[in-house]
Amino acid sequence: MKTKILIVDDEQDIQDVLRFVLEDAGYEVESTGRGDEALALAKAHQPDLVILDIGLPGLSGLDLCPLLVDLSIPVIVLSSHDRDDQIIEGLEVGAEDYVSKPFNLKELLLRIEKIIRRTRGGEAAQLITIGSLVVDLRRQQLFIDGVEINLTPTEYKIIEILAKHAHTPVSSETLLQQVWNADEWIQGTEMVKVNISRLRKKIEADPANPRYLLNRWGYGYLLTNS
Amino acid sequence: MKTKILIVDDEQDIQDVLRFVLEDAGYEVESTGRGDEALALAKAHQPDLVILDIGLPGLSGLDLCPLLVDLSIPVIVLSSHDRDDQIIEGLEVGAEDYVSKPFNLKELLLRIEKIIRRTRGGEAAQLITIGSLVVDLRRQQLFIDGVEINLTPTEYKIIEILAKHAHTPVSSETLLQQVWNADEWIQGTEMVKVNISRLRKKIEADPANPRYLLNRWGYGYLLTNS
DNA sequence: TTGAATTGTTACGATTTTGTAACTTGCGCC
DNA sequence: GGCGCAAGTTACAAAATCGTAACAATTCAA
Repeated sequence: MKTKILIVDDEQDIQDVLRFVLEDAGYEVESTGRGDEALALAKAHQPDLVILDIGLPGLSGLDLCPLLVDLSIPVIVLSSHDRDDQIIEGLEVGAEDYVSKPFNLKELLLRIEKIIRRTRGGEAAQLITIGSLVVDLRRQQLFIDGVEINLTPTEYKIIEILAKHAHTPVSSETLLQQVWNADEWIQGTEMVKVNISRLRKKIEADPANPRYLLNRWGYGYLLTNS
Repeated sequence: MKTKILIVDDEQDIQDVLRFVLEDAGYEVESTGRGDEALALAKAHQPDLVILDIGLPGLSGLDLCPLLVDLSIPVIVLSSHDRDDQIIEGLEVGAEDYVSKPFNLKELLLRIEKIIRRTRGGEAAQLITIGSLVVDLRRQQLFIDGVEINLTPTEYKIIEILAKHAHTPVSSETLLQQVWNADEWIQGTEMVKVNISRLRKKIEADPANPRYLLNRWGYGYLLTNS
C-alpha cells in the first residue's frame, strides 16, 4: 500500500512543487489550500502524514494541527518565516516535526521518511507480546505459543484493546465504547460478559480458571500472564 | 525515576549552559566532551536521551550516532553551523531530531520532551508508595511488600483516597463524599467503619493493632507506615 | 436459497460485594 | 471508676456482578 500524504498550503506553487517531488518519491499525494477542506479530507482518506502550512487563511494551521493530532495523524508544520516563536508554536501544538520555508527538499524528504518509518514502524510496534500470547496488530491475529487462534472480528477487537493495555484492567464501559461504539446501551454489559466467556473458551486451557483473561470485580477485564 | 540525559559536546560553555537548563527542568544530566567516553557512559548509565554535537574531535559525532541508535538510545544532534548538508547527515545517521546552533533553548526543551514522551510513552505508571505499601493508580491495585492484595472496588477507593493524602488524616465525611457520593446519609458513618474494618483484615498483620491504617479519634483515618 | 458462522438476547445459578443492625471494645473526660 | 460517645467487630440479608447455557437474529459465502 502506498503511503498517503496530504499537503495543506494556500500557495499553489508550493503545492505543485511538493506534489511533484513527493509523487516522484513514490508517495500518493493529495493537496488543498483550505483548512476546513483539509480536515474533511484527512477524515475521509486517512493519510499517513499531513504537511501543514501554519499560515493558512481561514481555519488556521495552528488550530488545525491539534485536530489532526486527535485523529492520530502525524503532522509536519511548514512556516513561512524562520521565526523561533513559530517553531515553538508548531511543536507545542502537537506537530511531529517542523520545517521552515524556504526548505531544503532533501531534508524534508528525510524528515518525512523518518516519521513514516516511526509511525507505521518496523513491525516492532505491530506485535504485542504478553507472556506466551502474541497479538499481531497488522494481521489482526492472535497467537498462543506460536499457534494461531481463530477469532471472530468482535473477539479480536476485544483482545486488541486489552493487549494495548496489557496487565492493566480495562473497564467494561471502555470496552463497550471501543468495540461497539456504544456510549449507553442497556444490554451492553451482557454483551461484554458473553464475549469474554466465548473468548476464554478459545484461549484458556481451563476457561473456568482463566490464566490470561482475568476479571476485576466491579470494574472490567485485563490481559496478563503471571 | 528521573529522566537521564547525556550531553556530548566539546565546548565547555555549551555543556554548562545545557546542564544548567536541563537540571533546572528536572532532568538528571551527565556530560562529556569526548566521543569515546560518551559511548562508555551511554552503555554504563543508560541515559534516556543523548544530545550530541556532530562536530566532535576524535570519534566524530557522525560515527557515534549510529552506535547510540544501536543501543536504542534516542539522539538529538547539534550542529555548529546551519548548513543543510549537516542537517541531512544528522538525520541520515539515525538521529531522532536535529537542532542547529545557535539554538533557542525553549525549542530544544520542547523537542526533548517530545522525544521522551514518545519513547517511554504511555507506560508511565502512577504509583504512590507509603513504606511497604504501594498503590498503583493505573491498575487500581494495592501491593504490600510486592504482594498483590485483592480489594473490592469500594475498598480500593478508600485506599486510593487515603494514599493520595498519605500521612495526613482524612475525615469520615470526606470519605463518605468521595467514595459514596453521599453528602448526608444517616447510616454513612457505619459504612465507613465497617469498610475500614474489612480493609484492615486484608492489609494488616494484626488488625487489632493497625500499623498502616490508623484512626484519628473524632475525625477520620490516615494511611501511614511509621 | 441454504447453511454455517457470527452476533445479540435472555435467563438463571453461583459468587462476591455491599448495606444494615446488633453488639463489643476502647478512648477521653468528669 | 463510670459515663458517653466514637470506633471496631461480627453476622446476616439484600443487591450487584459474573459466568454460562440456550436460543433467536443476522450476516455472509457457497
